[in-house]
Amino acid sequence: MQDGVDCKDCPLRRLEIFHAFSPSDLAFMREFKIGELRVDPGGPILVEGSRNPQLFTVLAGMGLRYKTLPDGRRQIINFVMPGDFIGLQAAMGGAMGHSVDATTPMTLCVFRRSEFLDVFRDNPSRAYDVTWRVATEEHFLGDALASVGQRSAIERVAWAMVRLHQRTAALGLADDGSIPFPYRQQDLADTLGLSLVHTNKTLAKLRERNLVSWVEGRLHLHDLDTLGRIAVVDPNEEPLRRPLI
Amino acid sequence: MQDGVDCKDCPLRRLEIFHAFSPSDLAFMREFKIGELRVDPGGPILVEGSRNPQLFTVLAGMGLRYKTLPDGRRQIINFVMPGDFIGLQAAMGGAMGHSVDATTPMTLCVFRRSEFLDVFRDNPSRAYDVTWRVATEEHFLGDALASVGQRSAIERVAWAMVRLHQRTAALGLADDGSIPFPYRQQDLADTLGLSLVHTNKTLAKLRERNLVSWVEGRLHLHDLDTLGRIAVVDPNEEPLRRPLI
DNA sequence: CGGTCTTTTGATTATATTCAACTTAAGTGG
DNA sequence: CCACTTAAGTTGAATATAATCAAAAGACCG
Repeated sequence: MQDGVDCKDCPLRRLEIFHAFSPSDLAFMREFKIGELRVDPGGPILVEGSRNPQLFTVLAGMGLRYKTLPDGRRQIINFVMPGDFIGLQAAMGGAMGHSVDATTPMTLCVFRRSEFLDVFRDNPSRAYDVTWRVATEEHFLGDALASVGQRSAIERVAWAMVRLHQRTAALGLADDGSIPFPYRQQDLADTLGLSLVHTNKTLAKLRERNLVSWVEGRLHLHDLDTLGRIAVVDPNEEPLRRPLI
Repeated sequence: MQDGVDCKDCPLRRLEIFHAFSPSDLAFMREFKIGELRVDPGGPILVEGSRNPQLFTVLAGMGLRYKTLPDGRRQIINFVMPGDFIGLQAAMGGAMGHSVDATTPMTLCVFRRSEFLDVFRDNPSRAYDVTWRVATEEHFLGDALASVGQRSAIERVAWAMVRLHQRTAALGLADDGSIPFPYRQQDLADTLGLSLVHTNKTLAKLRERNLVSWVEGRLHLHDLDTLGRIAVVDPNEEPLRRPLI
């Protein structure tokens, strides 16, 4: 470890959503982490097609993960939040399939990528965790695909809000139904496969029904049950506890 | 190994798209494989929500991987083909996030799932391969999401055909522009987030332009360049060689 | 043959996009 | 301090795209 937060003091470790670190996990992480990177809002973290094998975990801040079609259209794959692990594709020798940008100031833990392959040899349980995280991310993408493919505009917007609430609440970022949302309507539109105008009008409908309000970069969700019903999501699912990498 | 094809004779091994097996890989796979499963067309292989930790590789035949919304709408996540590795989520202790059904007679290699965790301890390079496969699948899902979210109906249909051609050609299943397509139009519709009727009319447009024909469960792609241009896909990408698991 | 499933087609309706204009809010530089 | 610019959100109107509805034609099977 060079600079930044010592893994033993990592604020993410305290969250229930993450598995407890064993002493050996902790020792490993301290060895694996080589520093921190700060990125300003709007700044790029990883770019699609690049083969720069950089591995990060988000320590603080939020961002966007997105793909761009050859003609410039953009599909947002996911919102990026603390605890997210990014850069795996490039670390495994491939080209990044998507870009990641910051939308708030972000702090990233930077890992020793040269030894990434060695993780599999030296620390099987960490390797298992990495695989688990990727499999879980794949699961989420399947869910997102089902949304964009099958849900109507209002269902999609409600779905995004319910999911965002689940994620931010697990990170302790939700205050009484209010969650951080440092994005533009265009970002939400590109997430859900809707036009900007239609996204705006759909948000207005939810606002008129007193289900959500959006002020100063935070979303206030006034009636999660109703949102969940609109979104056609199974209300019984709870966020999975997961390994922190 | 109990019955079925001995891994050393596995027909998939001969394909260029898959990495060569080292003798130790081969020994490992022979140990890891415990048998084969045959499934009839229409039969279920894995069901969403189940926690039955079964691990398979597709040896022959094709199928569908899909999610179902609580109200019954269906989103197809991907077409399943020989060499595909399925059941990982359940093998890692989670619930399946999707179902898998056969659409042709299928033969699956069944793996010793009880020892899946041990793979990470005993065979790091296989573990790495598993992770690589999942990361690649995630990459594909991002691509699919971008299609459903950003492309028009005709672009989506063309996109599906180009991708299908890439996949089947890599498996040696494409004959002179003709590829197996053991699905219904409803399946294509549920893949692309379109209604059945609109999918049918969009296919008719491509047929009228002499770009595709669809007879007896095979798609004939008469002009891949034009299809690629319609699909807005980067023509320079080639399928990645990948580990066989 | 009758029945079921799939594909096809036309007509109608709904949903979402595009276009265009206007409002705020937040810089920037004279 | 104030014009000027730029980015983001909002709104209405026109248009396009896709969904829905309905019916018929093939295909396949017992």
